[in-house]
This record gives sequence, structure tokens and C-alpha cells, in this order.
Amino acid sequence: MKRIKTLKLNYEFKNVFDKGHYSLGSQVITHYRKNKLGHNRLGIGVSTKLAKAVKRNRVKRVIRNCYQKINEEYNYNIEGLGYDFVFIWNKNSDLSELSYKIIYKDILNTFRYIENKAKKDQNQ
RNA sequence: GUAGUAAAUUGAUUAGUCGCGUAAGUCAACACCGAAAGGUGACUUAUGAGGAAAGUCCGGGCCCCAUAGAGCAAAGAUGCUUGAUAACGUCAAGUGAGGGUAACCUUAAGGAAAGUGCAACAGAAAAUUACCGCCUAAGUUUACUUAGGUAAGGGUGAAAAGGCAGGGUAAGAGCCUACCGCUUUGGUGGUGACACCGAAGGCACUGUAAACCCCAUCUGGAGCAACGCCGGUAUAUAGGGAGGCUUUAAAGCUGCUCGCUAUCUCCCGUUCUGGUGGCAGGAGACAUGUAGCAAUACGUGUUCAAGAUAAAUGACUAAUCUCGACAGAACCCGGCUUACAGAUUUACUACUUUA
RNA sequence: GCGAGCGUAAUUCAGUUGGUGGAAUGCUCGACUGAUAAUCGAGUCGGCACUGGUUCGAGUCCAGUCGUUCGCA
Repeated sequence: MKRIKTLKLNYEFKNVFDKGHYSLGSQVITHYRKNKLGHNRLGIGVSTKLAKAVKRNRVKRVIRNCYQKINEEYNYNIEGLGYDFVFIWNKNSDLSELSYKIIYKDILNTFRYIENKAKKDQNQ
């Protein structure tokens, strides 16, 4: 199953926002919550008030690309963890300063945090 | 050379790695399901967003509402002429009016002599008027009153009853005359809007229709989340098909009249949910010829180039230049409107210089 | 994607047939009180979302633009 599974319905997003945790990056805010499916699911959101369709699409593509790259390049077993992720553009930063590297760091940090936490739980 | 006007085209490029949608092919290798065929995945090849894809402002295809029908009313739209078109509120060529030295640009541009309404404040008066004035006559208190004539001048206002000059007069006045405008009318040219030339009238008929309205032309409604098909679940209501009955009452088809449907019996069948068609060969694109001033029409040849369903074009590395604007298809076409860094081409105008 | 509506003081709303845009709450000052509230009096605050057009004159009529709200699964 190589294709990325996505969140689709409104209540799924609401669950992640209400019951999950979040971590702040400089350009991306990540919300996450554990699910019982055994694989990850992804959702991306950009507000319509920030920009028009072309720029919003670009943000989505960059975030999706980063997610895939991290899955490939690192050995952290993120795929098997079974989390729902929702990535949201941080409204405080300009869209003109969109860059691949910063988003990459933001996402990587949160993933490391999640993994460490999971290891601790296993040890206990 | 400088400044400008109009029209058209274009909307960064190249290489490598990883990744995405669709279509076709292959199971040789790898993984899974299956007895196999085959399927999922995988691999290979091809292909993959605009001039506005946007706004949703008009028109049409397609489709359902009865095969959406007839008449009247209501409501809405358009409004110089001729032509183009499937159609249009669009386009082309002209006419009038306005602007610009010019190339050229702008223009919702029918009717106020069918009727109604409105024109605040100011002003005498906002449509048949006389405040201050001017003139004549009478009276007397000699600077006023009364009666009449007049509309040149003043003031008000966005707008004041043809303009200007001369004659004329008690003072004045199209009262008379010339020129200009206006109205009516005759001729000529033009398919026509209209233009030009002439005659007469003697100036009436203020503005507003993007106020109601009148005239002419046009419009049935809803929209692909339309609509069709298949599977699962479900079996109370909606619907479809076949046959029969009555003309009375109620209901629906926007208000009315007609007309139509439906009621009774039998058969199929339902809210919900998933898939699939609709859905990319079309008023198509490119080249070219003929007709036409042009919009466009007709013919010939070549060609087929996105089709998703939470929604596909991105990232990184390297290089070049002018350092990259506005912006993302969602049933499809023809327009309009709005946003837009820069680059290129063609035609034309004004000014300056040189020959 | 499709279809409707609304933009007026700091806030919530009026504004008729085109003719100098109003109310309530708020804010400021004064009076009343030993002081505060309530009450009374006075004041404050508008290029009527934007750009054009029609008109002598547009909040109002017409066209376009921008923002915003709602409905259809």
C-alpha cells in the first residue's frame, strides 16, 4: 500500500483537533492522534483567507512531498505507528517565505518526539 | 530620433534524481489473493492545466418538468441603421452627438406634439409669469397714488421663453430685415440610420423616460449536486407500466380561460448507501483557397492533444538570461467583465533633424 | 459547482416618491450627592464599502468591482 491514505470526513478532522496533541513549528503546526488502524493517515489544511488557490495548492504539495521524503529516508518506523496527522500552515508566517527546508525540519522534529515517546511507553 | 494611437502574438529555458493522475501494454523479475484464467501491486511507454481556467454578467447545446401545449394578463430584458451568428445584452461596417493638434477614442442614442408625476432652497414667475424697472394718461401732498402699455435691462437659480446686429417705437417687442438655429414641407443621393440643396412659417412645443408610462422586438421553469443504469440494505409515505371509469367537486401545471394529469383495479418498486454512465470527436484545432470593406460563410487537406471525484503538474541539485506578473480545469461551447511583470511584431499620427 | 441576500456614527438599527442623514446604547463635560449609580442638560462621532454613469443635484436610480452572510449534498 504505497499510496498515502488521507483523512476525508469532517468528524475525523474534528477528532484530531479536539482529542489529539499538537506541536508548533515555525511554518507548520502538526496535530496528531493515535488511531487503531495500524497505518498512518494524513490531512493538510490551509485557510482560504490567506491566499488564492494556486498558492494554497503549492503549500499542500510541499508538505505532502516532505512527508513522503521523511518516510523514505529515515529508519524511524513512522509508517507502522498508526497515527492521524493534520498539518496546518502557521498563520503568523508569510506565504512568500515558504521553503522546503524549514517545513522538513518542523515535521522531522515532531516525528522524533513521537517516536521517543512511543519507545518510552514500550519500555514501561 | 522623441512622444503617442490601434491591432495581434507570447506568458522563461535545459539536464539529472525522487514523486503524482490518466491511458495502453507486459506478467520476464519481486510481493499478495486464486485450482487456473486473471486481479491488486509492480515494471515499460505515452501523455497531463489558462489567456484569462477567475467573476458567474448574458446566450446556446444537453437534460428533466406532459412531447412544455394555446390565448390573455402580469413580470422581466433589450432599444440609431444595415449586416453576421445556433443564439446573445455579443461582434462588424456605417450614421448622429461629444472629446483629441492628429492617428484615433467614447456613446443604455426610440417616444416629452397620448397621459400622469416631479423640479427642494432661492426667485415676481419653474410654464403661459411681472418684483425692481422703462413709458403714457389722470390725480395731487412734487414724489408718490391709481389705470393702462411693455418685457430691453437688473437680481434668483442647474434651467427664465430663440441668439446676435441693424431698423423701428412714447417705451418696447420677430414688430420688420440680414445671418445662424428651430418647426413644417419639396427635391436629390443612400437598402437604411441620415446627409445635401431649396421654399415657407415667424418662434410655438422648458427639463426629466438610468420616474411611471407608450411603441417595437424577445423571453415557460429548473439546472450535470440535471438525468440514466447496476449492486447492497430496507419494505410506512413519493414513483413507473398496463387496463378501466366519470365529467361533478377538490388538487397540480406561477394569475385567469382552455387543455392535460390524477382518483378504481392489477403488476413492479421506494428513504439510505456504494459503484458506473453522463465525461471529452466538438457550432473542435491547424494550414490553405473562394466570396465579402469587415464580422463571417462555404470548400479542400491534415490532425485527435487533461478528464480528477477531498480532486493529479511538486521538491531537490546544476546551469543560463531579461531573474519570471496575474493566476489552477471539474458537463461543454460562443461572448462580456475584471486581474496581469515583461518581451516581440505590424500599421498609422504629431513634432524635430537631415537629404 | 449552482442559487439568493446584505454593506450607513465606536456598536445595534431607521432613512418614504432623488433635494443639507436620524434614533438608541456608548464616550466627554456640567448639574444633583458627603461619594457612586440612576436622573437632568449640553456636546462628540459619518468622504453612507469602492469605481464610473444618468441627472441641475445621488445614501436612494443604473452598471461594474471588493468584502461578507445564507441555502442546495
